[in-house]
Amino acid sequence: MKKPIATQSVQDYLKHIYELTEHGSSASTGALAQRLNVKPASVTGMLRKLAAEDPPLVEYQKHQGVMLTADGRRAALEVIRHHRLIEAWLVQSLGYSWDEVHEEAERLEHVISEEFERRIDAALGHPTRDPHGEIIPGADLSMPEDESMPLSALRPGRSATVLRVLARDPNLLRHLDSLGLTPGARIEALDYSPFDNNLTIRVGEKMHVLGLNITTKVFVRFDGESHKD
Amino acid sequence: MKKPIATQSVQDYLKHIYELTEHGSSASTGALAQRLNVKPASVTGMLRKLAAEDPPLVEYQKHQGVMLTADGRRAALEVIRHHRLIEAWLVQSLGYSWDEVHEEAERLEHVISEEFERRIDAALGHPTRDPHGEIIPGADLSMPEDESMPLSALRPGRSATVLRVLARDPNLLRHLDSLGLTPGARIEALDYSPFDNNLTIRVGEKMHVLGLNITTKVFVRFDGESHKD
DNA sequence: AACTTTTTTTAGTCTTAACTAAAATTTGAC
DNA sequence: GTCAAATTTTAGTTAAGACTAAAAAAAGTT
Repeated sequence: MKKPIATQSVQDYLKHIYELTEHGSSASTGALAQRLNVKPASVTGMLRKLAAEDPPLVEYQKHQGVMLTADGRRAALEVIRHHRLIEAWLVQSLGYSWDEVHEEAERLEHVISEEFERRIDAALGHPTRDPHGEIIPGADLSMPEDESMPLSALRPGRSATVLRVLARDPNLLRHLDSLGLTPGARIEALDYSPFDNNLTIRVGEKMHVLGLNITTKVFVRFDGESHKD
Repeated sequence: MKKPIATQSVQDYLKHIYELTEHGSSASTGALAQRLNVKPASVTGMLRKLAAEDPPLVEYQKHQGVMLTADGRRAALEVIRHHRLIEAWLVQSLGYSWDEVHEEAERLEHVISEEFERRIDAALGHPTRDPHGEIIPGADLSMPEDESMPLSALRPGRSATVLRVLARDPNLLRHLDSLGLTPGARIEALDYSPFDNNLTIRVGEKMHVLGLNITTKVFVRFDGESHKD
């Protein structure tokens, strides 16, 4: 198993391809360009390069979108492991709040050594989730199945536990924090309005009415679901 | 409230637009053409016509796909109510099996009178679901929220009740029947394999391993969910 | 059966997204 | 700082999907 030294750009491409394709479908050139803040032509060029690597990191047919190969997926998970470990470390060891860590981690993830990765992993006690509740891939780059469901699927009468939030915007993260919607929070669905998709929930003593903007970004485990560990 | 007499073609267009757009997104010209077995150019022509009706039945911006207006939605639900009532009537009154009714209903739905609709509705005791478990819109064309979740979302340790199956292919329907996966069936998830998305379930005494082909077409209510009526 | 209206198809055009190649910029190595 | 390699942009081309208009076919009417 060789260790190809990917550049920061390549790492970013692989990471974003992973995030766009983790649930099956392939990623379009345009969608990638938007996420990476580059022009579509740049994406096409990079995809051709990644597909021509030995071994190939992506599977790419022009006009048909892109998917990661097994090798590409491993490389992406290595970057994601760095990112999430760093976020956990910034919060737990340096007192950052969860809305301040993304940008910092975005730069550090590409430059830390394997040794540094092992040190912070050990210092944190081998955490399995980052501050947003996202699963941290294992040192062997294994990625457990994500069992969470969007809050938008919770119906009145059922309760659930927040597992993770899918958000990077600091303003949104602070807002979620003020609502008490952080990993581990226990919530109960009280009412649902089909017309506008608003969900009324209780968190602790407080009640909130949430729109799709939030209910599709907070992921929970329904009460009664089995779970390992 | 006037009663516009829509042709069979118009009814079919509206029905398929409803089915493609009921979960929010808009329907593309190509997707509609495929479902209706016509060329894309025919779809474009019909969409222009439907958008020019008074009142307009669809909202249509060229190259941007199509959605139903409130009037178009009502017209679509009228057809769907006919279709599903007829299916229920064929099964309960004429001894058809659930894999034989779709084609017949497809032709009858356009030609029955309002009086005929009321008669079979009354004869069946105002049913709320058709033989596949699909919700039958009310006489007032109200459509209750569908609370079902795909079987693919059920995880080991949880049990559920089959609410509906999304299938018209007679072979698939007979297969589901042989597995015991019909509306009302109680099932329990025993095992899940993330790698290939296979779900092992128990139905009565029998165990089955199901792939995505089936788990995305069978819709259930998880045990413990609240529900009206 | 002839006529009218509706719907579909054919053939060619346009729009959007994606692609290629060349030039410019950025990054990394010495 | 200079050179080489990697990446991005610009500008122009191509591909896929969707559109228009005219003609053909199908359905409905008298």
